[in-house]
Amino acid sequence: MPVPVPTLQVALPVPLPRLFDYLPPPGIAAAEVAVGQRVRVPFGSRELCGVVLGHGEAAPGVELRAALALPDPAPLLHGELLASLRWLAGYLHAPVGEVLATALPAALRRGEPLPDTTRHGWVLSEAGRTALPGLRAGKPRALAEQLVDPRDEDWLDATLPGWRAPLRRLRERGLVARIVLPDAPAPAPRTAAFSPNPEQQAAIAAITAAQGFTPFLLEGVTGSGKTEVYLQAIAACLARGRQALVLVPEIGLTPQMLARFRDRLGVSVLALHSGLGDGERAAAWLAAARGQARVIVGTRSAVFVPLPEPGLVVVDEEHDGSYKQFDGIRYQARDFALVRARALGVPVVLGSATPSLESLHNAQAGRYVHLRLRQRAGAAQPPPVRVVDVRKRPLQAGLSPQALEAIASALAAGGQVLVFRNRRGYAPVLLCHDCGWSAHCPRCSSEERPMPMTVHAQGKRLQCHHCGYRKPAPPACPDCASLALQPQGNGTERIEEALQARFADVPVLRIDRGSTGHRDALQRHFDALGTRPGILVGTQMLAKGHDLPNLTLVVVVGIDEGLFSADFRSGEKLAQLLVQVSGRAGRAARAGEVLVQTHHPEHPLLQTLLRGGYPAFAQAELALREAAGLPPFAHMALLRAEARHAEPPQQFLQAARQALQGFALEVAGPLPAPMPRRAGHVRAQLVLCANARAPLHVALQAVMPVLYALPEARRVRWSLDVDPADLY
DNA sequence: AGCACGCCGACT
DNA sequence: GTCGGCGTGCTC
Repeated sequence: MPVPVPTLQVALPVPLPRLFDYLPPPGIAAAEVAVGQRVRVPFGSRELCGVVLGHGEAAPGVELRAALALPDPAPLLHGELLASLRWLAGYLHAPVGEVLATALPAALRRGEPLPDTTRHGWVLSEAGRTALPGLRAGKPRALAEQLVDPRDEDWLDATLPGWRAPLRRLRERGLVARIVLPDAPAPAPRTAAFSPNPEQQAAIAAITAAQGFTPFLLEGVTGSGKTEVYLQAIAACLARGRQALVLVPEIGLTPQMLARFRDRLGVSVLALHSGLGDGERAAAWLAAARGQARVIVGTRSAVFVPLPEPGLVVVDEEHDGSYKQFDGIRYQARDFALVRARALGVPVVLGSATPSLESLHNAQAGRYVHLRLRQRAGAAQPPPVRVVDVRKRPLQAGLSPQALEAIASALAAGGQVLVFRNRRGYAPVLLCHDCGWSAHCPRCSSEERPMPMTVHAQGKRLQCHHCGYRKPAPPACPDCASLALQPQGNGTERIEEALQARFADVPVLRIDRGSTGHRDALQRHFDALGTRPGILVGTQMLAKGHDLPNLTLVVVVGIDEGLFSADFRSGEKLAQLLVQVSGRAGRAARAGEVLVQTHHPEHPLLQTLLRGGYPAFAQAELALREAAGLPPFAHMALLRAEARHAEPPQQFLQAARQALQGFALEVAGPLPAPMPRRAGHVRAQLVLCANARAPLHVALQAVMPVLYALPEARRVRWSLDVDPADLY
């Protein structure tokens, strides 16, 4: 009588919506393997690292392969995090193996052994103590003086940047020793010299008094001191012996911001961002899992850190688009932070000066506690906003005479100017003035929809902003051989050039992807400028970031695309951008001013924003969304497909549409994606829209297995995006 | 997603 | 005569 064989059900990082059954590794019983443990398995001709998600039994006679090894003695994923990730896989209708792989740091996902998370510090050796009085003044001496007491490496990073070089010299002489520090540093929050205003006081009190899961929307105008509220709430959380997780947008995580947290909280703050190496990320994740890290500050993917002793979750700038992942597993970190806070039973604070309409809607529906900070710190006043009608005005590199005058007088008064333009490069199009030819990306253009290539490097180079393809600009028109090739329109490069020519006596700095590699470079730009009069020209990157106390004028150029874009969220994005950008001028000691150039000064979005500010805009926009049946009053999903040829995506989406018939949702498409061709691939999509979450979910639940099984699915790359950020 | 297998073009 | 293009199919 054959007996069923115990097996392990393993989630693997492959885009297949199922688990794989394995025999336990040789010499180990299936029952000894815990759910959540990593496991190395043979898979086809390769070897993968997966996560055990269950136990099963193989029918007698079924041939199964055996797992190879268990890298860890105990589960890496368990409890709340594992449960939340399984929930996320269900919500996104994504393979659980891929979700788990996305959540784990790369090194752990690949199956590498757990890194060491021992905290190290340095202290003077006996020889060092003896030698200290005789050391010459200089960096090594300054460091040695600090190392009379043991100092941990985080503390040194925060207090003595660049300490590693002098340390090497001390170590070569045997004057210092590396020591192992005890696990969790005793939190010693510094009593900060901070006196909250009544609104801040109320917000802090509400958050710290919250018992269990309580979502807060902290709506605070620029400069109202949201960060102080976070810091006080985190300090209270630390004092209760709990961990705090803080999510920040990609460009929000600056060394200055971390230093402020470290300084004010008096504990080491663990930073998780894209600049870390794989090993560092894994160590940071594990330090959180082991409870060593008490405050974790990170970008989108930090939402996946384990929190064994949770106390508080903060999502700063919750409206920011960088919380949505755009490839692979398309999760929304802000939304997942809420899910985790609920499961963890802790308060969660969503902070923004310009909350997303989703969050405002939730607050108005009573699902979030709405906290408001209306007062600006100090005497700072919100800057007046002036709309400049540029119709029939002569423009110089897109700048109106009024803008140029305002810039001149701001500079003359010793102030700094920020010119904001949402287009990189020199000019968006290269046009032949004689025959009308223009440069298009060969990989992204189609017959129906040519995609212009952006002119870069003062007209010498062409670049496609969608696929990255580059080539030198032709010397003459390829169609008619005319030399009358003209860059059309204005990007940041050309604006920079024009401003440099016009204001030759002040520095003009361009800040965009392309001129500015990463956040440290951005800070270096700001530092280089100091408080001297000067001009910053740039894109989105300038909307946030560091205080420019001497900034007195902000000029916003070229918003008209945003007023009339096809995407239903473009108005919200534009309003948020205008408010955020304007906020940068109001921090000056002296009054600032904001100039918005447009061909549509009467546009309702601008008028509402000017008259009633962001809250009025948000109310109006919510009413429009409700009338149009759009999020947050509807729930959407996007089914995308792409292939080298046009037919397979059409056929697949057509079949998907068939499969979706009979469910309570609206289906639009197959539509060509707004970028129908990209990098040589043809893309199309199906838009699914339901008036509630449940019917959408029910339909997808039923239809996803059908989609995987469609013969048409094999000829395309397809993906589902639940709650798409935009319809592109 | 990888990776292997399999059937048609330009090269040592 | 082969190397290699990517279409197709499979992974416990």
